[in-house]
This record gives sequence, structure tokens and C-alpha cells, in this order.
Amino acid sequence: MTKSRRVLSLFNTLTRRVEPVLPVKEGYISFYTCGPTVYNYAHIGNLRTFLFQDLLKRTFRAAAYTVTHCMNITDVEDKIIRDSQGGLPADATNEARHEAMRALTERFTAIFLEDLETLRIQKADHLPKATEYIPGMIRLVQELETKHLAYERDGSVYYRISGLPEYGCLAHLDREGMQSGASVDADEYERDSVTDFVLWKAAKPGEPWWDSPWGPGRPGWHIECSAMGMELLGDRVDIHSGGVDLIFPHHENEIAQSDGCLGHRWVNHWVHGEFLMVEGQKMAKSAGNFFTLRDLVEKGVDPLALRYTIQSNHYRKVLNFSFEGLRAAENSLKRIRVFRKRMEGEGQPGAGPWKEGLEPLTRLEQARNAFWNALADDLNTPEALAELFTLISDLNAQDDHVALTREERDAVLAFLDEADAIFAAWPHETEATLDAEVEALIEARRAAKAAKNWPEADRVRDRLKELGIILEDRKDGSTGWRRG
RNA sequence: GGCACCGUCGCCAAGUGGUAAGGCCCGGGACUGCAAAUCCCGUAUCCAUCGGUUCGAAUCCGAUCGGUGCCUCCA
Repeated sequence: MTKSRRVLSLFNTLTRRVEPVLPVKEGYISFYTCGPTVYNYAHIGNLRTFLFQDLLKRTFRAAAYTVTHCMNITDVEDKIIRDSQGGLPADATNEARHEAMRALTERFTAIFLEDLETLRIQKADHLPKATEYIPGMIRLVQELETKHLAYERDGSVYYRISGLPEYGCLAHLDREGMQSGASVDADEYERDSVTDFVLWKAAKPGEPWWDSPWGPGRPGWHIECSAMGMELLGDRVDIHSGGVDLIFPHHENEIAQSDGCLGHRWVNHWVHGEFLMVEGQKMAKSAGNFFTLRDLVEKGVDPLALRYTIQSNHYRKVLNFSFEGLRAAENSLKRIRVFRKRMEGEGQPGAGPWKEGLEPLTRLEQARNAFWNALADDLNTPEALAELFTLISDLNAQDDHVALTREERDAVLAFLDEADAIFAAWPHETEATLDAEVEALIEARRAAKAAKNWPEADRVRDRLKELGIILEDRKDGSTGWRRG
């Protein structure tokens, strides 16, 4: 099982084709993802996107790339201001306003990071907060001004999209199409063109602000990603990702800012994750089908079953989340976990019908190749999982008849670990020590079985089941157990 | 109005020109004291509908129906 680096292909929103990811630096991937706006709990739709990005990152790492991942935390934004400034008097100081904003965002940042951990989403290498990079954003805006791609109006600064011919290339919009659809958030700002977007917003009364060359204000939404991404990942980023809703205007505007400033393409590969629906309907608070991770955990859902559900769908297809699907995921995971446990133990050959003998190591290598080919083809996780399941079926059948050797079992376990490094849903169960009560019950059942006292044996087994322990009698007369 | 995407077994889902992967659920059988786990057998002659192209299409083209997204804050 050598770890050779594989070329992975992904759909590139820029070209609308599946293209190989050829990093700027051999073997090294710079990866930027748009993170959360921290003013509330993340819902499962948000989490689908972060999970998809985690899967992408883990796949590259498992394919022997070094990935540097940067995910921003948006901690200054309209809704944050709305939700954090309410209790303050009209004459509150700027310091007090910032403090109130920080209290809200720090709280929800911590909650967000906990949610990621619950879903086994690996933390990004860089988690920059927008408020800590204001000077860099100001410098970027100034540079755009110098290049005549930005102009100031009443303390705000706007991007002049007419200065960038390729504006619209990501969303594949033409200027005319945009004009007609633009329902202008014109408010009090004066722009040269309604589609010009704001880089720096002049402070309004009641808002926290920073000093800038244009007076007190705060950054526009799009500028933070450009500024922090370029500062932390450099002038050429291999992959940039987010939900499909960010294609326009957010990513389009990032391109305008970054490419406009650099004079060359900033990001090579744009990858976007699809949305999620709930029970066939759009997820909405008003529809009563709005879920956060915590809502599901409270209902007793295994977070890894949610992880599995999301990963068993292709990232570019709308996922229809349902509780029935969640149950199916739990059962699918059980099959993999039971198989893993079986491989950890020793084989118990038996008789009975079977199709044909296998050479386990050959079969394993074949499955492993198919698994990787699926992932390398635009992250086809459903296909990769299918390969895993057919391998499990084949090896279960084989092991029923000709027990796999220790060496073969270990090779299978190594592959399960390799796959779990990506899917993160069938980990090594730490062999928890049984408490005294459970041990005594297992012994009691053994005794009852020996005495052929079946009602008593069944009674004890039921009691254990209530405690979450499922017994499995083996062919040699011994009894195994697992948590159910 | 403009631009895209999707419609495959009860549910989820791969396959995108060569004759329907996989998972869940379900039925029958084997194993078991009974279970659990596992295995074996079975479960879409057909891929929304209607036309067309082709030796051949779920896969290409056209139309129709149905669902979704973007064009405005949004994972």
C-alpha cells in the first residue's frame, strides 16, 4: 500500500468542465474556503458545504498532497451589526460598539468550531477573522484606487466593474443580463453604475467603525476574502471553494478585486457545493424544517450518520435530506463498522454455499484502485463508497469459508483506515473496558447457555441490549459483543 | 424575462453511446437453542413522456411535463 500522489480532477466553475487540478507548486495545494458569518448557529445546509470542503481537503491529503487551508471567519457584517448593537444607547462609544460585536461573534465562533469537531471536520490551518485584517483590506482598496478600478463617493469606495472586461466570467453573466435583473440596493449610496459593488462602507450612525483614508467606515463583504486570502495563501491559489450561492456575486467580486489588483488570475480552480433540501422542500424556518446540527443531536442522531448521508451524495447535486435517509446511513455505517470489527478479530471458517474463491490481496488492490479512480473523477463519493461495499461483501463471503490470514486482515484494515481518513465515519473503536455489571451479565448468560437455560440466557441478552451491548455468538462457542 | 441544473427500483444513488454498480428497506433459504452478524437466492427487459439521430441510447438532438438554483443578502 504505497502512497503515490494521484492527479485529482474537479469541476471548475470557471470553465464548467471537469479538469485536473495541477497545483502551482508540485505536491502542494493552497485551498481557500469561504467560512461562516458568525452571528447564529450554522444549519445543516451550511454544514453540508463545510463537510464537502473537508472531504475535498482530506482527499487531497490522502492522495499525498500537502494542503494549506485557509477559512475566513466573517465577524463584521450587516447582520452581525444588526444583532449585536440593539442593546446599546445611541451615544455608545465606538469601543463599546466593537465590544458588543465581538461578544456576539466570539460566542458563535466557538459554537461553530464545536460543530465542526462534532462532524469531524478538520480545522483549517488559517482561520483569519476579518476584524484582524482591516489594514490589509484598506491597502487593497487603495491599490484598486491607484489602478482606477475603485472610486470614492461620500466616504464609501466602490469597485468599477466597467474597468474589468472579464467581469462576469465565473457566473457566466453578461452585463446586459445583470442590468435587467439588478434590483438595486441603492439606498443612499451614489454609484457610477448600479452593478458596481462596495469595497468600503462609510460608517452610519450606530455602527462600529474603523479609521480609514476615506473616513470612518468598515469593509464591504467581499474584500475580506481577497485581502486575507492573498495575504495568507499568496498570489496564486490552487482551489477556492464555497456554496453555489456564492458564485455570484461574492466570488465574482473576489475575482474582480484580486485579479484586478494582481493583474493576473488569482485562483485556478473554483469549486462549488450544491444546496440541500429537507424532505423535498426548501429548508426554511417558516416551513418548520430548519435544522442545526444541535437540533439533530438532540433528536438522537449520530453526527457521523449525518456526515455519511452528505458524503453518500455527490457534492454537485442537490441533496434531499430526510430522516429516512439518516436511518439508512446509520445502517450502512453499521455494516462497515461490523466488518471492521470482524477484520480486527480472527477468522472463523465455516461451510455452506459460496460463489467462488478470491485472492484477497488482489481483490483488495482492485477495490482500492476503483475507490481512488472514483474520487479522482470529480470527487465521486457515491461511487467510491459502492466500491467499498462490494469489497466488504466479497471479503465477508470469502472469510466465511477460508479465513483471511492476519496479514490479509491487516491489509484490509489499512485500506479501511485509508478510506476513513477521507470519510471519517468508521473510526477505530477504542476498546472501551466493560463495566463490572456488563461483565457479570455476559458471564451470567454464558452460564445459562451452558446449562441450556434458554429463557434465562435470552433474558440476560435482552438486558444487555438495553445497556447498548449486542452479543454475537461465534461458531467456536465463544461470545463476542459490540455496542449497538 | 435572461442563464443554468436535475428527473434511474419503495427510499438514497452511480453510470453520460455498447446493452442497468452500490447502500437502505423487503421476500425466501442457510447458519444459530433462539438471536445477532454473515452468506446464498430473489426483487427496474428498463432509466419522466413523446418524437428523432444511430448497427446500437438511460446516455446525443428536439419537444413536452415536473422539480431546483442563480440573475438581490445567503453554504
